[in-house]
Amino acid sequence: MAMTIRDIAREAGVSTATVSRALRGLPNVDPVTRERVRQVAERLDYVVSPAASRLASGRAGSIAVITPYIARWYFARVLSGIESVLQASDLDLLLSSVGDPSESNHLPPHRKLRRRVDGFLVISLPTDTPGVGEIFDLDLPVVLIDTDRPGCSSVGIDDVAGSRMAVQHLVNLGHERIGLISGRALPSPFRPEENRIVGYHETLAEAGLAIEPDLEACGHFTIEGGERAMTSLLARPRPPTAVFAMSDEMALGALRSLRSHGLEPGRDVSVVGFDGHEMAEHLDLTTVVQPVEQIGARAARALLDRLDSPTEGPVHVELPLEMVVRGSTAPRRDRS
Amino acid sequence: MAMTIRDIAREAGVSTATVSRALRGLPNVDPVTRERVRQVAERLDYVVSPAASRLASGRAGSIAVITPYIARWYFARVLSGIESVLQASDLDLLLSSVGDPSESNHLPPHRKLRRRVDGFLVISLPTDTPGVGEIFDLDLPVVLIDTDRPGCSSVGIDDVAGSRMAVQHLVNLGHERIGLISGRALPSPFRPEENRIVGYHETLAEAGLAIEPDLEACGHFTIEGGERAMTSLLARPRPPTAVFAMSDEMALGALRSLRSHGLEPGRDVSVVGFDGHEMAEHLDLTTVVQPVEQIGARAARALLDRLDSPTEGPVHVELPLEMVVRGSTAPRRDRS
DNA sequence: TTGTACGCGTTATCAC
DNA sequence: GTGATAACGCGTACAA
Repeated sequence: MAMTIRDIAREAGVSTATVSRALRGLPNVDPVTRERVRQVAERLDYVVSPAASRLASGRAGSIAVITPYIARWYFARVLSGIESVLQASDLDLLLSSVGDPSESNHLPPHRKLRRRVDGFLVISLPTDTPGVGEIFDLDLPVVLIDTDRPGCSSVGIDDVAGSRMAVQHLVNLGHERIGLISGRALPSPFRPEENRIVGYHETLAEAGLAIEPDLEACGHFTIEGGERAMTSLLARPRPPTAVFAMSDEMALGALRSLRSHGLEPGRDVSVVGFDGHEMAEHLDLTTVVQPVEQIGARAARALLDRLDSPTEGPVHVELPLEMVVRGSTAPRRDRS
Repeated sequence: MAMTIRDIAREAGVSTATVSRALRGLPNVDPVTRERVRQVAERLDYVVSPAASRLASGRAGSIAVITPYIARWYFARVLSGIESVLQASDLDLLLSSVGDPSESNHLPPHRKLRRRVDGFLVISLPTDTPGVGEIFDLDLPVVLIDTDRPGCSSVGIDDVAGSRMAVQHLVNLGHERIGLISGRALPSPFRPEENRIVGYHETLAEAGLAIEPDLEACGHFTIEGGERAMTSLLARPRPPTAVFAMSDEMALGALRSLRSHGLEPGRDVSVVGFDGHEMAEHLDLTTVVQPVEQIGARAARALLDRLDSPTEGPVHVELPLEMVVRGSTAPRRDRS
């Protein structure tokens, strides 16, 4: 039924070895022979059997992307960036989502991927997550996104710096009671979450402002979580006049909470987000923009490089952040 | 280095054939033998070589998901639904995004996937898209999402009905000039787009309302596109008092346009969206909710069923829609 | 119920 | 530059 390399060899009047070399662009093939083989393969609509090729070569021909989520804004975008790079390579992209490591539905990716990939791209997951830690025992190249580990390549942003930009902006506007909407109660399994909290605390401290647990609330990275968090902050004895939300989605929830309390974002309470969600632009949210798709693309490229030249050492890429100031932040005014 | 089936056979004191049968759960294996083999495999940390297994069995062990986009709200969610089902199977999920078929960056998936998958899941793409049409020549099971084709399984919603729900709602509220924010100028490559337009036209006609090109604008399925479309509609000689946007993201853009013109959604101009985006809830947008993740999950399940029993005929799944009425729609009031 | 032996379609190592 | 040919690791008739 399907063509085999022997069919091509026979038809082109050469050996299977030559067909293999010619089609893969290996050296030591007469240009004329190579072209003839190419023509025949084309004419007979031949494509190599990946299974046979992989068995013989020992390479899996695929890389795995391991992510906690697929549909969430950030992860979908990183994935898209990864795919855009892998598309042009000859590797298959195997997708595996494992859920939040702190949730009960979390399931380890490790077993399913054994012997079927040449490398891993891990998004956000801590390296000691069950099922993820074992990946490093496989002796395959791994590129980490949003976290790092000795001897392992990594791509990400400077979360501490980004968080500092956001909070410093509020400080500069004269705010003295600056709240935080974080993801969950510490310790978080996710590195960016911890680092953004660090940036928040550091900046407050340097500005001579007190760090009060009463200024912090958890928003679980969702819109409604952010809304609840803001509502909770507003209900406290001495509510903040400004808030840094660790993600745009939580910040958008916070905006909504403000409005439903008759408060206007910016004028009454300033809000800064983090991400660069499209919705931020349309809801006039000040935010720290990270180049999400690029994060994925750079990580994928780093992995490809590593597969091409396995002797190279690990690479660490840090992508730049940009603060976009919009109407949700304004100088502090005492509320009447 | 890595264990082979022979190592297990030797260690368990049986033949490789028995190991193969035992590990795959085939019948005609003594329970005691099977258990012993399992133990040995477990102890030696053995996993079959997918390449060898695939070569010998002729099965590719993977399915491909072909989608125009990865990061967009709808597609990311469908993909997530697909992955949740495939996760539990023993098939690999190969991801391939091809871009909008009407854009120049579109690239055909066909070649890259030859011989490496057992079936296809195609999201939204028209079956005559370059590179997609050829898939059907491969004689592999295909499940189509958001479109259909004779002899091929499909999963989706009734876009005409959904569109009718939305527009009828506006008619019932007394609106007579009902605008449409569509994706692009017809003909569209996407079936849902065409069907939603049909539903819009049909409902208008049945209500005895005129169909005016002047009431329609393109929003390209993005927030800002929706905003521009609404702005354009407002600038026309006789602007609509209500608008049906074919996606929530476009509807959200429309809301923003209204506000920036000093108009209040609902009170001044009613807006209905389509999708069930989280943001719709938080911006009080009336919308037609579709079960997006379920669409992906059902499609994946349909494909798995088809792989299990290839003799079964095609299946057609139509998932239910739900209209959620919120504050963005209200009875028509003549503007002062 | 179990074992033997061949075939799956390449790649890679030699010789030539 | 090219051709034989031995792996690669498993599935599966067929025989026992």
